[in-house]
Amino acid sequence: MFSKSTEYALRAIIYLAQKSSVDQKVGIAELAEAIGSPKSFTAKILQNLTRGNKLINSVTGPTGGFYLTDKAKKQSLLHVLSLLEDEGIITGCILGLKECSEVNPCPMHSQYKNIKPLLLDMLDHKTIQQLASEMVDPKIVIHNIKRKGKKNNE
Amino acid sequence: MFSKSTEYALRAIIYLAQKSSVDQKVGIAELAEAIGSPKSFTAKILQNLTRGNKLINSVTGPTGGFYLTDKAKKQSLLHVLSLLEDEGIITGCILGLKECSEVNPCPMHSQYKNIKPLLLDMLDHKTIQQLASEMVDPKIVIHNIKRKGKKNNE
DNA sequence: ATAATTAAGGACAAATATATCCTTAATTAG
DNA sequence: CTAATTAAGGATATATTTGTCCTTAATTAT
Repeated sequence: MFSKSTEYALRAIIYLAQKSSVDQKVGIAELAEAIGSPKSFTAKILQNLTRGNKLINSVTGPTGGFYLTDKAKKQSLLHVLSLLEDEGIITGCILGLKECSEVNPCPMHSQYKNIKPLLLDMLDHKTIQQLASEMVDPKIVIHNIKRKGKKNNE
Repeated sequence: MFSKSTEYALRAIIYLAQKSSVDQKVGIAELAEAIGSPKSFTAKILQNLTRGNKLINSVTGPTGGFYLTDKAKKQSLLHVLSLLEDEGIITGCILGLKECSEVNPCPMHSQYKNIKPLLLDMLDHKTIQQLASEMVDPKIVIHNIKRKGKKNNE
């Protein structure tokens, strides 16, 4: 459905929504461990979200790390996807046609067009803050099960 | 949503459902041209569907080519996906967790689980024959717009 | 100031997906 | 039987994604 990069980004942001604030920053080591992603690769992904568009904030040095502002926590996953330029689910055609539309639909178009708005709603109608808050229920998880005797990270 | 390989496979099969039969085979050149896919790459993909599992039939030599039996035409796209081992949409977790389930759901699980059956239904409740037959309407297309002055194929 | 800590960033490496090319084998028409 | 045609299949090439490593810059605490 999504690329690894996107999956890591979404997991990271939900985790940051839960654990971070301007005076409670989260380091990349803790973050990558928590969501079960490769550390350096995740760092790269976060960089893309700290620079230009500023969804994520970061501070270097001791007590530094990544955090989300309250404003950022109010965004939806769909908004994050737009920053990641990974909105193919919403904009794309099931069969991969570039020009699939109401005017020239592919054979699946009439079916998929009914599902797109539901996907869009799923991704848009909750803030990442709300998703994060669901994790007060301890059975809800954001990390992959760690392999016994082996670090998930690098 | 799907890989290029899967997209080409689905388009090819829908095209074959429309144009081919045991005494009306379609060559790889015509097929690739029709669906706008790279010829040799598409040939490889079809090979995987002609061998072990036999969704697609093929015959070498003059008047040879690829074709679908009536039985094959009655399969659904979901069945094709299972042959291609690309069912992640149905089996996977939005956030990429391996162990996401009712017992240990990710924060998106409760939302996505409502959409999965709809995707499944979309992919399963029409045969490829039925999809192909929609193409009697000439506005329904299965190919990408060809780039001016440039072959889409190799 | 200095040392310690942390993200930023560039370069590189590995893995996977996509694509091409060429030879071989099978089949058919003549 | 021979020549032509077509898919099969192996080898290789290219592109993209994913992942790692190392140095630099920024910040903080002492």
